[in-house]
Amino acid sequence: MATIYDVARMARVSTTTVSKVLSNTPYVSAKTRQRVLDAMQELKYSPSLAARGLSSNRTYVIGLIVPQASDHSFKDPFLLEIIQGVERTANDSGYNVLLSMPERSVSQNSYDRFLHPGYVDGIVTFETFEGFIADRELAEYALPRVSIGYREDHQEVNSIHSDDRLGAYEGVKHLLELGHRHIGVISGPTNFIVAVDARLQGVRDALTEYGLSLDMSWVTYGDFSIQSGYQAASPLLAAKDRPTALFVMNDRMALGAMRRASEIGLHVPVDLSLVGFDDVPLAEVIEPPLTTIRQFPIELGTVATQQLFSLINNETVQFPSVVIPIEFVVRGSTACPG
Amino acid sequence: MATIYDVARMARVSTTTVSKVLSNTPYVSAKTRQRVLDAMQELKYSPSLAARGLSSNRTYVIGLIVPQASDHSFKDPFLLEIIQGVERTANDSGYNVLLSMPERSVSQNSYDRFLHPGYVDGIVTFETFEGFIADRELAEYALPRVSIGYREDHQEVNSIHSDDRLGAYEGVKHLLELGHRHIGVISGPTNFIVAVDARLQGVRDALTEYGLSLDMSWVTYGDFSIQSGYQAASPLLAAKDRPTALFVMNDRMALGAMRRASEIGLHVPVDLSLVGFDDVPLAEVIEPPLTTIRQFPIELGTVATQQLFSLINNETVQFPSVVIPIEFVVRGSTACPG
DNA sequence: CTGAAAGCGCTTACAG
DNA sequence: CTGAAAGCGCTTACAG
Repeated sequence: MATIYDVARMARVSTTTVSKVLSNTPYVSAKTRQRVLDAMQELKYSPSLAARGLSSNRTYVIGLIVPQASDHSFKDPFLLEIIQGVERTANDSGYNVLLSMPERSVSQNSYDRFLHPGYVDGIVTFETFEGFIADRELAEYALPRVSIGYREDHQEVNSIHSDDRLGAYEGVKHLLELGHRHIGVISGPTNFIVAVDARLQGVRDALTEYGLSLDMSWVTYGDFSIQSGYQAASPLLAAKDRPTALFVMNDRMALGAMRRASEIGLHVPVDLSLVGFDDVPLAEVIEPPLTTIRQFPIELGTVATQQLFSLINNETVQFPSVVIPIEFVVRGSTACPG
Repeated sequence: MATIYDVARMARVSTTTVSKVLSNTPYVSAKTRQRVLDAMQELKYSPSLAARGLSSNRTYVIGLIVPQASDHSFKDPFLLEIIQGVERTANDSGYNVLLSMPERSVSQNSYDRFLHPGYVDGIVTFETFEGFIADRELAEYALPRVSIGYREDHQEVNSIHSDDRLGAYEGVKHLLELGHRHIGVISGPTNFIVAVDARLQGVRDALTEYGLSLDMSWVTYGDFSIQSGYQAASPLLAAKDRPTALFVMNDRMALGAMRRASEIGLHVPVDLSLVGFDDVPLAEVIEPPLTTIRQFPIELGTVATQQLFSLINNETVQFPSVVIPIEFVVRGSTACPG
């Protein structure tokens, strides 16, 4: 492999000069620059990031930490799209992405390596379960960092999330407009930082507009898996005065609920309206197609990464939390009650 | 951040000695080793990988290249599980994973950076579409590499894949045993290296055992998306002597086919038997639950990474291609014809 | 079992 | 606009 010395020799300049054209410094004459460029091409030179990282304290690598958590929750395509967004954006800026998917049960050692200065220039974390990512330890290293999802401390800085409150609000308002007054909720786990609180708030906001309040005995909980949706739907649908509609905090649980409904002879949407969240590809293919709130995970990843770069480049030290719009998608799983 | 010098000073030894305990060299006295260990802990020392990489030509990073290809094909949880397998295995060996998800349309520049020696110690590639990963350029750098999926050149070295032939064979044999003689096939795209050829061969093998041969006019093609399964099923199900069973090369297309069947009034499995491939989480939740061939993507990632480490450590130069068993799962979407 | 010293391939003040 | 030289934090023969 060619080194900077080889390039310097061939272009008849010093390594300092090569380094300067490498970093696009303006103070290099056009002809010198061209000679260096030619030599680099000729030699198929590409700089050693290890050497560069060692001397400049810049690695051109960012870390991406996505908790692996339970098998169920994270087979979601959602996560893959976030990763895609981060990866693509990083590449566009000449950065590489180091991926860590720590398991929940394991100590945070799996991403300790990331934290060493000179190893990554910053990190994007996907916040999910409370207490999962060791904020304190991360803070200690003062690495630039942005979170996708809500910060544990609800600190509204350097984090990106979907407009979960609005999504839930629109979903429930839609049900109310259709005439539903008995609305049940299948929630995600309460220790799941991503969105659960915000969505519950959205539900309350919509109900309040109609002079109603949220009856917590009509809220059941799942872990975002299809199975858990099935289970969480059972008690709700078995009640004597069962809800005529269900707001479910992700599409996969909504599928489980739909399955349960059909099992006990309830037809969606005639006997039961169903609103999901996420808009996974399957949502529009099932029968009936699911009314749901679309999120934009690629954009979450993209924006998070862009913000990280502005932190890294000291363009800003912190920024207010960014909210990515959602889109309410009406399909066939909702209708007037009865 | 503490450096190796700080540790050396505190432990009253040379940096050479610190380096030796770092690499677990046996020739260090127990008490010296302990002093060094104590100092490292006291100082919260963790070695700079950049420096280590520069001097040793070992980076403790492996590259993982997974083509992004079409949006449809790769929202599969399958891909995420492969990544998980690679990541976990790498971490267990103290390695980090650099992820690249090049887009198909873009030149291979996005992973060029990987190829620089001293940047990664080896790479795992996920082979999908023909010609997508520039083998020649990779070969030039002579980086240790293992492929998940089939190599373009069908070279049976340093690659890992599921037993696709056997999976297809079992699926079709199951249909034959049930009495089906008119069996259609919904195939993946033919330029998709992963498995399509092998699965087609499995179909032929099963048919041959029953004295039948594959009628290519009963083979249609999709791109692994739900929608494409729906479309590919249409002509097959519209034929006057329509097949009584369909072998579909992934579950998502099988879902699309199921949707199409129900649309034109065919009941699964009474009027049409359906066999999928992959066993995605949804397969057992839909109605009827899908008979399918389970793959083990985490294991694909795990084994690939283990093999890569044995290449990196020069334990072997190449190994014969490894085949990961599949598991045939009979559920409710298959029955006797008529 | 331990250490002095060179070297990995860059970048960065600094001088000219 | 260009270059000599120090330094980033490790590892690795080599000597003892």
